[in-house]
Amino acid sequence: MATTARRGPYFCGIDAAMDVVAGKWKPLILWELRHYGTRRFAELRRGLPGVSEKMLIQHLREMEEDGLVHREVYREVPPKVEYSLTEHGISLDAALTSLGEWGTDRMRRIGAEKVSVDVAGPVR
Amino acid sequence: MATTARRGPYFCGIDAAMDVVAGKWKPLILWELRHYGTRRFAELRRGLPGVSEKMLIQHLREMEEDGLVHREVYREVPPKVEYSLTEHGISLDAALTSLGEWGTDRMRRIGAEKVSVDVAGPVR
DNA sequence: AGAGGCACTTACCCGGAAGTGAGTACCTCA
DNA sequence: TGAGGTACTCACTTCCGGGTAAGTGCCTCT
Repeated sequence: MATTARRGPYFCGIDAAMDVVAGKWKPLILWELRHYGTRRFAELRRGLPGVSEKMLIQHLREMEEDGLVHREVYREVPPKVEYSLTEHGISLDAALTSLGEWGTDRMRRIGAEKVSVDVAGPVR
Repeated sequence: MATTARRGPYFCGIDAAMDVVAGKWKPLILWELRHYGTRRFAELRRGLPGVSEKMLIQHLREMEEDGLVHREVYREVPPKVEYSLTEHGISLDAALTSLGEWGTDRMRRIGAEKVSVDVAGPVR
């Protein structure tokens, strides 16, 4: 499969955690799911401006495999799939908050631009 | 140059922090420097089994550029360069501890192997 | 004299992560 | 009727992080 291991061996815990969040969109997916509780595929796609469908699916599948997200399929007429965080996903998100704060500080320090993630308008 | 931006724009703080620790050896370098306070190039090389000199230098240069490590050159007869963490490097390392704990938990959960970082033996 | 340590630099190559774009089966709404 | 939404899959390409290997200038040890 396209699923590349993510099973170590690792040097330390940070390694093991980084392996699981490595991927351009994974922290954002975590943030979205944490923020909204549960989201559908198309909602996530709209929430992550610039993500390709292929990448989004691939990341979601890997995160499901890693036990971070839960995937609930509703066999309805317009197909409906809901994604949410598992217990492990929630604790990972919590473990990331201090890193997030450090990053926010850094953005302020270097005066980095922030991508606007507003619900409405297309970016650029 | 080989230095690839690392200046955003970012979606959020986690992005900004991940950008700076992205790189196979950066968390380990952080750990080494944090643990020993100050380390020479060859000491780091020996401490990170499997790292190539090119990668080690490249990572150190980027981390210096990002204000995480301090590079002190002693113009002596056998050249001597000492690396240490800056204030920002120390705070980043601190922000990573909770993530490290999460990763350690995960390693226990999935029963991942741990690379032995003993001074002596070559690993496999 | 030659081996070896120190702190690098340079050139080249490879694999995998990520992007692009199209196709699918079914349904709803204007 | 056809445009668009839903949740995908598949094939192809590009890019770049990381590995390999060699060279450099200077010194010390045997």
